[in-house]
Amino acid sequence: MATIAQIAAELGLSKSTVSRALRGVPGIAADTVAQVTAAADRLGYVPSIAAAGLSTGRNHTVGVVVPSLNRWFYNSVLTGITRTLADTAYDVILYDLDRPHGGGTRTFSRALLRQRVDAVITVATVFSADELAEFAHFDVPMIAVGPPTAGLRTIGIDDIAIMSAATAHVVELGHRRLGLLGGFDAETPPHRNAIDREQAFMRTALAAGATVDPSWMLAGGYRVDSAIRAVSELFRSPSRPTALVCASDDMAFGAMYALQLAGLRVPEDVSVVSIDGHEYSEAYDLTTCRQDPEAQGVLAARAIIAEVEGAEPPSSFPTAGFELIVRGSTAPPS
Amino acid sequence: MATIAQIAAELGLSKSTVSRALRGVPGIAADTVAQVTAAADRLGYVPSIAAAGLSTGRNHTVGVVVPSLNRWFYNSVLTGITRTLADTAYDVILYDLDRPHGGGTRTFSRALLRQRVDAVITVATVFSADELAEFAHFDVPMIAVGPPTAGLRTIGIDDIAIMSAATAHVVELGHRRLGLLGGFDAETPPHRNAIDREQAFMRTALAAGATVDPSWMLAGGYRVDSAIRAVSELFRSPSRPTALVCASDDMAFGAMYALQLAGLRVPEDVSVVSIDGHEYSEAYDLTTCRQDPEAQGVLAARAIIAEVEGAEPPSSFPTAGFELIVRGSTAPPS
DNA sequence: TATCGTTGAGTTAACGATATATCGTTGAGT
DNA sequence: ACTCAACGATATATCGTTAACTCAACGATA
Repeated sequence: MATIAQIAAELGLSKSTVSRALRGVPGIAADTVAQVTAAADRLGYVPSIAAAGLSTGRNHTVGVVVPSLNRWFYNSVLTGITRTLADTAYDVILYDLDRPHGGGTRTFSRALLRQRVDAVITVATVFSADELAEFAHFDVPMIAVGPPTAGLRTIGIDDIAIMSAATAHVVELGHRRLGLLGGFDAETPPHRNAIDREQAFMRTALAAGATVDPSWMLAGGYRVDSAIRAVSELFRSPSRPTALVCASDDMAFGAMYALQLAGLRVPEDVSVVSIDGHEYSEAYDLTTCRQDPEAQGVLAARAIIAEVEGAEPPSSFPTAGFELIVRGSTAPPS
Repeated sequence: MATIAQIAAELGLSKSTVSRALRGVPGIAADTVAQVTAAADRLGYVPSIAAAGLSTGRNHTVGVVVPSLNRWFYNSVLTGITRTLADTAYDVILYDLDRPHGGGTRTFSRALLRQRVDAVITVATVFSADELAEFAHFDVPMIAVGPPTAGLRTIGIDDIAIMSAATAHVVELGHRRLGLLGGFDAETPPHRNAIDREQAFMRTALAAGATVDPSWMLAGGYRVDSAIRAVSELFRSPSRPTALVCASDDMAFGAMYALQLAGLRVPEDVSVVSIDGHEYSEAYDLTTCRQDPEAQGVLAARAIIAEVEGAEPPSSFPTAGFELIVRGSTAPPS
């Protein structure tokens, strides 16, 4: 618990000299700097971020808001952020919105954000109009990873485009009976991207003259277990699609398991295509449109740090890309 | 950006009176308190944690160290911690050790931990002897969630007991040809719990007079994809176990998929039993020994906060429990 | 009436760093 | 010989809050 004052006393220097030497501010003799750093090392000096923050107004923290931690996408973005920030002087303060009984108060507006963090990155978080209005008063930079939202600068993929590409793939293979395993949840209101992906699916399917029975539109809630249940139920019925388009790889994994369980073979009986590029998708031999959420996290982290350090903030970011990876889970209908 | 001084000036009071009124320190007239809180509300006052921290030495943050974010166990513990801390005045600073190319420098000892956080919770992190030695010098309380480690207070299950219970279950069903899908990783050195679970498996199996062919000991690395690959390979061979014991539910999910793919039925051809109690295990109809990592996180968070607030620190914690949930993935051998 | 404890509030000094303004030396330029 | 800039370092005020004292007023008690 050595302070800058102790180092100064030890060396017969003033506090300011020590402070500037440690920060690498120009205008200090090289050997003085060497002495100071040596003394700091010897005394085990660790700067007090609280004290520095009080003086500079910088806390050297970035607040990251996630809807929950147990979804691959949120997770991957967060990993990208932590990895990027680990190489900087900034720490991550984690705000997990996941609450047992359907959402807590989510007042990250008042006590949470102001004064505590230098910047905020939100991940796929849906905001109310009130919340968005509050954000306008924030004096800290903010970037949202996720679908485009009015009033926010966002980083993310084009949900319409990626789902259109996934659907187009099975259409081009010749499938005309298409099912959708969507991100809807029976309980909670649908997210923007779940809606976008459904619309893109419908539009692409109908444009190709495909059949989409309403009973083939499944609510998977971006969860493996819901996917298993929904797909198991659907394929008990005699009226079945020949291809299943999934809004996430996680749901596709559940779907493929449920199909095997029902005695149906992938892709001979049912083709499965999906969105994400999950690290497990290769082992499942799953055809998927790969996006890179970790890269989106890295991008968001870099941009927000640059902005905190005074760089000119861009007014928007280019749409993140994706890539169709064709594997063994899709084939022409038999 | 109203300060305590502005409120004081506004009301003709002193800074200390305002400070004490806001903190609820006794010795302030009730109507004075009311006036102060009203003024604070009106001016949009938000306390500066940096300034308070500088004065008190408290940062109101808890550092949480995780090996990575994309494993169910780490995730669940972290969720338990964030949920618990969300109701307190403490924030979570996240230290994710996951690095692209096999581990960064991990110097959370120096700049990372000291001065920045009031307490530390580590999740299933393996420490070197040097690191453990450094921890002794920490002046902040520390709790590790994970297997018992010398020199650390730990919260966790008994790995030996839980794996013994899982193995005993299939033994009692009559299985004598047992395979293990363990947590080993082909690349990285094995974790303590992977070793413990393997030993418990072997001991229980051999004590029951079961056969364990060395080729039935699979390295699943606690990952779904590795599990799929390992199990697919094993069951191509003519010499097969009748029951597969998995060191985690995630690996069991992969195993069940691979078994279906190989044309083998669960449990008719192969029984599968596992450890974890993952939220998806019900949909997979997987027999598993349920532990509760989220509860472990909650426990750790509560204990560490109590300690930070001055409570007497317990020298150890009771071992977390588990419970065998028998579902449809296990049956007597046919 | 003198004393005392209690209550409610104010004064003042940290906490550990940074920012601004300043100061003495030295060397170069005219 | 004199001015002036550059250099290296210092003194001091400041950031917003808390903690340790101090103090005045009041009613109760001896």
